Amino acid sequence: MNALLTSSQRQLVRVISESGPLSRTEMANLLGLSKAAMSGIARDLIDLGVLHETETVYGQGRPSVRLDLHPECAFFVGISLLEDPAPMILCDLNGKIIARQSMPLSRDPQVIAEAITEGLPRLLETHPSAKEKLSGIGVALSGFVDETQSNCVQSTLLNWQDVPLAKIIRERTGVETFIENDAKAVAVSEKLFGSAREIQSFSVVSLGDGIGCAHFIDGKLYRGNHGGAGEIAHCTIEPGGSPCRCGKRGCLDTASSMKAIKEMSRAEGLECVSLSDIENEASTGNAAAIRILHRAGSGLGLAIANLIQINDPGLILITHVEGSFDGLFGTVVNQAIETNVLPRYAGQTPIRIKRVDGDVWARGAASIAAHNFLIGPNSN
Amino acid sequence: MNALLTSSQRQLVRVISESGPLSRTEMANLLGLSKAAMSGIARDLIDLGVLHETETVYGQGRPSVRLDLHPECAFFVGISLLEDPAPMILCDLNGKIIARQSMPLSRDPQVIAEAITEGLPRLLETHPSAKEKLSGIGVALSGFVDETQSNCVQSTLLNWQDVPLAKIIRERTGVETFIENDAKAVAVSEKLFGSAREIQSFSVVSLGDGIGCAHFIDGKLYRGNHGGAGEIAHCTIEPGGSPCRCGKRGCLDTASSMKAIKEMSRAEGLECVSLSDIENEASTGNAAAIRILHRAGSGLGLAIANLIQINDPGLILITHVEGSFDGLFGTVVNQAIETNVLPRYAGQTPIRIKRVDGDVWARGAASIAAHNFLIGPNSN
DNA sequence: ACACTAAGTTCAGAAAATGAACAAATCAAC
DNA sequence: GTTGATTTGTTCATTTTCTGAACTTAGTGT
Repeated sequence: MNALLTSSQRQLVRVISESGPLSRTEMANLLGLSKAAMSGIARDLIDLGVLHETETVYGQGRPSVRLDLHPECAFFVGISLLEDPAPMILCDLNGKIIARQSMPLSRDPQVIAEAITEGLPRLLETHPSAKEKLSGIGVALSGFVDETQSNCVQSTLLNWQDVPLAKIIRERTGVETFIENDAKAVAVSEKLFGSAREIQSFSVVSLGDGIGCAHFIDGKLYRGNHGGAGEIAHCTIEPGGSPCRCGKRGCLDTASSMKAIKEMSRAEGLECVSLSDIENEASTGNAAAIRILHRAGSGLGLAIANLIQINDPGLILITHVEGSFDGLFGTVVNQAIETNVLPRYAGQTPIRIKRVDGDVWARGAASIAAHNFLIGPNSN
Repeated sequence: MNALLTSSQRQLVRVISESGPLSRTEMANLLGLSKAAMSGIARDLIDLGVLHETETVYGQGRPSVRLDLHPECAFFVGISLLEDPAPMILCDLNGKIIARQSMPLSRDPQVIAEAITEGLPRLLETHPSAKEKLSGIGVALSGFVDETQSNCVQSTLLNWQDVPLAKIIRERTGVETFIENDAKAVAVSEKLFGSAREIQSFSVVSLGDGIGCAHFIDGKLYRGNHGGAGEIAHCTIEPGGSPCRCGKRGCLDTASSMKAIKEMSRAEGLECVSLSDIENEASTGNAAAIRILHRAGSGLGLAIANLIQINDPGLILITHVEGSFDGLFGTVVNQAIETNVLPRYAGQTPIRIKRVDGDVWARGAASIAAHNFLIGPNSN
């Protein structure tokens, strides 16, 4: 079905997905087409069930009718291979999660494909038209993925090397499948479903056990030459600092990831199991807790400041699963950003904090499928 | 003339400018067009004098004829406002410099426009058809330029704030004019004329009195949200280090720019006027010289390593005007890059060093004009 | 009720691309 | 040398896609 869309139709779909509902005339102007051409394209897409008319906007002259993507014109499945059991969700074109379940995690691609195939029917029966309108499966994993979003070039976590996971799943399930790095998937979901829809260039920093990062540049996910763009976790932030499992020293990961923060607290003898615990300790004046949060916060802030200096993004979106950014940690991060960007820049780059739930990765995965459906692999 | 090219014609011109001479069939495949369509487009461009046939390649079957851009189908003027007197060059579509002269530098845009208007005729009379085929003027300056490449948003060096320089020059001379930040202009000239032609994503680090940097991402110059992408000079590289004229501390600029290196040597009582002098001192065992080069080199290396981690470019091109990269400085830079990138990355990102002459900035400026001629502002 | 305004449609015609047949230029081989 | 295989590049009728201009539609303002 996707392949049936013409180049102009896809462009239109893309514009609406970025800007939200638009009138035909607005769309014509945005795409640089005539009203006549627009009329036909819109009619075809409405007939196909991709678009539908929404509100009518009254002004001077004939009122305009806004067109929007029909949320239920396509459904996507997203699977996160970052947790065990692996979450598996079904969502629509708006990123709304319709059903949720899980499957056992495995390191064997065949077993994964099998588990997905088994789980699919149960997921799809939650919505009457999901089965026939299932348009893709997306898989998020920790590791490097090639530019076709089909092969996992390398994953330490899964112990993979050149695994054509997407192809295996595609063949087993018969559904179009794409895989992507976890942080990049989150960035895509923020662009497609989230708070960065209308922003052309932005970076997402996802803070969890590890630290992930991905860039959208000029409206496109930038994957980097080896798929490694955004590997901010292994930027040297404390020259000569503690050794990192990657083999070098002073990586951001050793100072600012949740895992590092917890390890540092344990080493200091603090009985903390979450960021909130440490924040609490710090607020009561515990010197070790304060020191740890300071170190972690200023490290992350410096890394983000470097990112801003290097790429001048239109937005930094920090997503975090645990704790909050209202405490010492968040304050230090913000301070460190401010003191390390060119003073004239300071405050010029919006920093948005977003607490995300356990569905981030699965939703991110689904967004990869949705992105390929909406915009396609070759972004002409 | 530029505006007369259709979208397909421009795409074709772009592909040839990236890949060099190609046969019609190859071009058809690259653009995803039929041979029939290609035939017509090529004929039109040959008639327009933009393309011409070059070598014939023999294989099996009918030999193919390669088409290339006609170097003398368009001429460009490039002016660098980074030096006094300001160099002014005339070059063709290959970036070959045909004539060279200079004009007095001024901070008054009107005076600059006047000086250009005065200088133009002399520059153009050096080539019979330059005058009629002059297709644009490019100006390189130190500062921030808006996305239309028309207004200088801010320049400390020239003490400007929102100066519509391109418009002023355009109106005075009647020639299409674009301005650009110095480092970004160099990146464009490397993409268009230089050693990064076929590379889609790369970064140029230009080492001179200051340190500039610019990124090409997916075949396009990435300017950043405020035109500030690549402001690597003010990345914090030595947290809590020496104060920088920008207002913060420990900027790369304070440790690794030629200006900083020279200042440090002066402070250490070394009688050095150039990088080579300091390298010489270092090679005879002078501890201060060695210390300075180490500091500068490891700073630059760390910054580049961060850039690699963040953006994973396909190439880092370091351009330098002075000295050489064969000595201690270059060695330290390379070492610092290696030790600060993810070990699995090490050596994966090609680092190319290029010594450039005094024409870099003016040639870069001309390339901005050429880029707008070839690819156009709206890169559809 | 009347003009006025702007959205969206229709339709003939222009522009751009395609597919299939064909002409052209070479190599390979007998 | 002539013949066949092979691949480039052209031609042309046809299809697809877009445009411009006229027109219809659905409101607002007076």
